[in-house]
Amino acid sequence: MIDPADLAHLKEIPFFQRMSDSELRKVSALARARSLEADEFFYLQGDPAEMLFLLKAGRVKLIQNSADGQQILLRMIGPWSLFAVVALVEGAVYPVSAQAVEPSLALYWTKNALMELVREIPGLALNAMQMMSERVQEYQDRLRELATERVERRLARALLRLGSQAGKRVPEGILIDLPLSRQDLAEMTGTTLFTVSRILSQWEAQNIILTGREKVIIRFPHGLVRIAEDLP
Amino acid sequence: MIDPADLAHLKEIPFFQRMSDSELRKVSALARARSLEADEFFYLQGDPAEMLFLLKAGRVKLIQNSADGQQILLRMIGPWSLFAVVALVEGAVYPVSAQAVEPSLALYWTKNALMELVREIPGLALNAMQMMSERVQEYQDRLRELATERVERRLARALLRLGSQAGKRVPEGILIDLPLSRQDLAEMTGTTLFTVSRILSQWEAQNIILTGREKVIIRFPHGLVRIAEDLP
DNA sequence: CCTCATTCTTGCGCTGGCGCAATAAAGCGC
DNA sequence: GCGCTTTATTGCGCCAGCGCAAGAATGAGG
Repeated sequence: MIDPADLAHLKEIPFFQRMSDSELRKVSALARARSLEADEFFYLQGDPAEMLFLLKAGRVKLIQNSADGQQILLRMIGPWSLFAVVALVEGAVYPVSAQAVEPSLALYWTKNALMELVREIPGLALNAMQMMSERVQEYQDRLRELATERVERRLARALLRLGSQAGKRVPEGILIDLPLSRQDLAEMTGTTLFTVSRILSQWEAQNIILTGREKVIIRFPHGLVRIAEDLP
Repeated sequence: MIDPADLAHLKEIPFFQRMSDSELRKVSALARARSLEADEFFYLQGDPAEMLFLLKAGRVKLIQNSADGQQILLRMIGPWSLFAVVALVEGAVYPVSAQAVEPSLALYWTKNALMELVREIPGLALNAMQMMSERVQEYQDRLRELATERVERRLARALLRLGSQAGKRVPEGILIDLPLSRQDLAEMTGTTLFTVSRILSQWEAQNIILTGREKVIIRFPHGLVRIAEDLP
């Protein structure tokens, strides 16, 4: 189900680290593929966590909703990133929803396949643990940032992170290569689209960035770094 | 190193779930103990993560610091809770500091012991993953709360959580049984000690709680629930 | 090319919460 | 019991950021 060219990619992913070729073949034999149009969901928050996904192409938003309809954007997934690692846990439900923001293609493994893999590949559970532990640390950092820093800093950091994950060199600078509305940025940084719009306008006036409809181009990363690090 | 009476406790802990008696004996044979006075640290943020702890008695704060000295209080650990699960991950450093808030006694396993246990007890890595995945979910929830809810709600929720973790029935209501300053509450909810003090004073006037120096007693949990749930 | 929906901008008023400072209360050590 | 340190309270001024509303820009689809 995975074409051989993909195997090389698989080897780069932390989750599949330190696996023999025969183990990797086993992994790829059990994979299935699913493709989604923009705005469709791979899964919804609260669904039983029955599949682990590996994005091959496209972009996916991980969104968390509260009971009263508020939502935040926890993470943007790009190609060759794994998501829904929680599917490895017995009886879990997805804690977030995963929505394609552009046409996307993902490989996935079902719960049954995963249980088989975990049984036969001893290192897999440890690799998964490592991924989760990185996630825990990231969220701890973000909690501290959200609790102690102002919007400008958080927004600067968010743009820098997006730039390094989804940045694409264009003549004017680094384009964040995904449809990214002010509302999205607000939900990533814990503020409102109005505040995001105001701050971006200000940065545009200072020539740090260049904006458009659902588009941000970073002209001078240093400018953002200075704001993110709270330098003079 | 673990006295037999403790074995019963061990069996209740998710991390040691589904283990045979011989496996549990193995676990307890490799445990060591460490006791700390109030305010001492089990470990500091940034130290190589070389031990996994199980608190037997006392209370421990998990604190995260930023480069510029800001800090937040991520979690209060009580007896028979495991902390520093990150020690299971290759090459990790502690992402937080762990400070005893009262005289405390903990069992611990060194990196070597853990590697031996993981090798010999197949389910251990899966159990650890489960713990981490719960942690990830908790932090995702808290990120959303911090991003979208006001201080009052977050504070009410924090008190309710503390009440259920460390609550002790006293004549006047439920005492949160640990030294808990306004500053601590501020660091848990992402606000300032001034705001916490003002809100607690207000709640005290409404007879929802009863406060003292480093002390909170919940008189009418329902009052807090109403605030936490944002009801009329 | 025109329409229409969506996204973005910006002015305005407002307020939740911050931060300081002064004071009070509580507990600890001797 | 008396200082002294630590913790908590509260008044006051202030401002970062919110939220609405009106209008402008953008792009998609016929």
